Amino acid sequence: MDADETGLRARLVAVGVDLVLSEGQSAVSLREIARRAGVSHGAPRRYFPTHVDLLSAIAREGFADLTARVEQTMRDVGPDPRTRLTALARTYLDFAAAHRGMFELMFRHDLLDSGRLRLRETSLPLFAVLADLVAQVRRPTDAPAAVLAGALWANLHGIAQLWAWGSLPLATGATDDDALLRAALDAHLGPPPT
Amino acid sequence: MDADETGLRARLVAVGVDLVLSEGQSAVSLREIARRAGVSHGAPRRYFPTHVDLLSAIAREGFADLTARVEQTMRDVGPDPRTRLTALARTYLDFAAAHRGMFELMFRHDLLDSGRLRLRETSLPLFAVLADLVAQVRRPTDAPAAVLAGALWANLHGIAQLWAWGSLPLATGATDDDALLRAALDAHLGPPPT
DNA sequence: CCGGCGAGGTAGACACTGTCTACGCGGCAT
DNA sequence: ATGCCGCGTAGACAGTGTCTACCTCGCCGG
Repeated sequence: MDADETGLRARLVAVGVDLVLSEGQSAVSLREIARRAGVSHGAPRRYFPTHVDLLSAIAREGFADLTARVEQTMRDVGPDPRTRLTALARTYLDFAAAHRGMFELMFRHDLLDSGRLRLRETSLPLFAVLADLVAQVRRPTDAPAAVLAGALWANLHGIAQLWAWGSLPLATGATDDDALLRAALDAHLGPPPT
Repeated sequence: MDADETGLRARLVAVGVDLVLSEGQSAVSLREIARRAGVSHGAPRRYFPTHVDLLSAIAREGFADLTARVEQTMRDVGPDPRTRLTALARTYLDFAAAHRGMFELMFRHDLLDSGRLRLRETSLPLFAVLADLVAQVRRPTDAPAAVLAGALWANLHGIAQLWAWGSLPLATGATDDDALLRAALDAHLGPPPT
């Protein structure tokens, strides 16, 4: 009745999450997961017919984690929408930086079965939170709320991506990405209230 | 004395470029390239000690191609900086959409040897063009030019990325990404002139 | 002229991967 | 007790990147 006495399926996913967090996306092979879970290399096949299915399940865990963190942030921060948006953005970037391997996996559409596992739907609640906040701070002359939110999300995502790539600080000369984050928020939402 | 009578090194890169364009990033294996180049699987090793070196050379070709396209666009479009920026952005997104496999490869930092092959430096001229134009349209209250350019680039990159991922249209309800592109440009550069 | 020598390509081995298949074991129901 | 079936094992296969030994030219010094 130990904690690891759970089903093999859940254990495989858990091991995979640990692996992608510690060793990066390329280390998450079927056989390595099976090895660390203490089963033979063919065992995962019962629950995940193909490698993609297992990776997708791991990525789902990543989205769930990110969503939980964002919700926690939303609980901790005050009511001002602009402040909440800033906190959300920072949480997003922090997650990308702290769990780089997982973040990579989550958006590797070539590795994921985004269709059958409804992976995109898993990320929708997250977008809904963003869209809701954006709608609250939107100015009349701005683009429609959905578009504005999409553009802002793309900006956050691009910052995370390029920052991970290592080229942004080199190009902008900035040592941190906080300036970029503030610039992006100011651009899409207007100047901060101070 | 045919055109393919060039050195093997260049031929391998050319074959690799064709392969990544037609079959996607995951199809670009050392052995497949060697096969299509008509040499044994060990031959590439003379010129590219490891797979990463070959992939990096292919990605460099991609950056060169993108740079050439942007420069061509800059030659074709009028002198107004805002117009030029819009054209640049569209060229960037068009490239990402039309050469998805190559675009993916170009920013897969885990597959590339960005250090030794000076891959990042290859992309710097591109950023310089962007930064130069941004500096021309920057308003006094905006972030420093380098930061503003970085934020805009990140936004373009994020749009390309998320659009390729397939989640953006689903979230925003937009069938094309042109609305996102316009929103991003307006956000960072202010409302369009007219 | 000729012998070596080195650049450049071949071919086989190795460890590793994902997938497929046949097999076995153990508990449960009939 | 017996058959069955869920669940895991184990071996095979093709494919991969890397390493290493070899081979085959053309060229160059003596």
